[in-house]
Amino acid sequence: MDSSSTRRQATRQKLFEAAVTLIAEQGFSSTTVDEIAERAGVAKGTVYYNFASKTVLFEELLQHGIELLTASLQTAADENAERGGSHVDALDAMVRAGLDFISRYPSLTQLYVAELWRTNRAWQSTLMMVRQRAIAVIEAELRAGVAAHELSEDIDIPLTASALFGMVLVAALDWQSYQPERSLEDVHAALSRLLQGRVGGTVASG
Amino acid sequence: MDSSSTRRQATRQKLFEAAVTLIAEQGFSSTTVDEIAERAGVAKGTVYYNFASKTVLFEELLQHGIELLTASLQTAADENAERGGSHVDALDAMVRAGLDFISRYPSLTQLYVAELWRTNRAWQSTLMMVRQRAIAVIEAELRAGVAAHELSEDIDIPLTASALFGMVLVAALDWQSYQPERSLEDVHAALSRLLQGRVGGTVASG
DNA sequence: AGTTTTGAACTGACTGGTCAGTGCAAAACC
DNA sequence: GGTTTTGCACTGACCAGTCAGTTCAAAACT
Repeated sequence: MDSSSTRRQATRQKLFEAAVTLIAEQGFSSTTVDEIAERAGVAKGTVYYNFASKTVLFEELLQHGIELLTASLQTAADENAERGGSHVDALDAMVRAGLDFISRYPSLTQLYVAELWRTNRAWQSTLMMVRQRAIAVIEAELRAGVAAHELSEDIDIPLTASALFGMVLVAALDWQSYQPERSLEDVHAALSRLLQGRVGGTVASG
Repeated sequence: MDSSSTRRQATRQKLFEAAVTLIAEQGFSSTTVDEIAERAGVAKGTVYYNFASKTVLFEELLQHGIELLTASLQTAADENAERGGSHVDALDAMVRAGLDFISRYPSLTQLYVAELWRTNRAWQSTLMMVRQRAIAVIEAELRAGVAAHELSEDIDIPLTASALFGMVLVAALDWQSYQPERSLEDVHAALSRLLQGRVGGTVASG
């Protein structure tokens, strides 16, 4: 039982890996099940033995992605707490965790972005969950920061959270696509500066 | 040709409008030519009389989008120059122009985002052009701001530019999708605050 | 021990439907 | 009178999903 489900598990993993790259590159509809099967080194029938349909395969792939992201953010939060860091530090740590995640799973990220604002899709609710989880963590940290007087009371929590989310997302994707030679540290430093108001902030000497 | 093309122009416009919404909702491959024709209130043959293929229709649609965005940003830049605003003001004006654009053409934006980081697509170069134009304007303003000592010398121009771009993009799309009741002013104010370092920076007097 | 049975996992040829693109004569337009 | 649009039938490629058949390791049996 256990040994045979291990085999199945391995097959599903191969299919996920094949699907994520192909769909990130070509989109859901232009990726064929035959392609996925071929890339995974498996017969087409196996895809349908393991997943009810192409759509279900994709939905489960997205779900699987949530686990990874959640784990990633959770780890970052825990580690910052252990260090006894401030709330701004926590935001910074989350930026870094986000960058880490995106550089580890670029295809997955790319695929989320491509689908995230589409309407009328079967998997829309799944996607909203992902976004909601990420945004909620940021919002919580912003709220805590305001409560601790580390951050201005005037900020609009939800809008700021989604702006920060977007900042990391787009900067990271651009980094991967157009300046892959830059180090993660460079990108992180640039975003940190922006986050901490050292770009358009109080530098001006009048 | 040009003189007698009024009717044709109108048909093409209708097709663009039909295509942009459908493709934003469903993606390129799952949108059929029949659907586009029907939504535009036009016969299928007309689509092929006006465009060589479905792909060409889409590419020309993207090109058309560039014109709109460029005009939008240009206007914002010109108006800020007329007012004699600072470079930070210019960035702020561009944020606003970006938000205006996105709220005027949400489908177009959505569609760009969905395709922007995909690799191996026929229209990738077209998309890179759009991105490049938008980013270049931001970068130029950042550089000018640094030169005028309005902005810190330490900032990483390309990374900061793409982070700002992403900030506006994602905040605007989230606004449209999840909080459409908010006013453009709210969104603009939140982004301004972030841009001017009044979120995580030293808390300035309001 | 060796032999047989079982069943989960996998295979790949096949089917039925969908859709981009064609062809063209007639109508509508300007 | 040239340009543009219409309507519709048609083709051929492509593709999601099916299903009868194969594989093989472990269990059951002798």
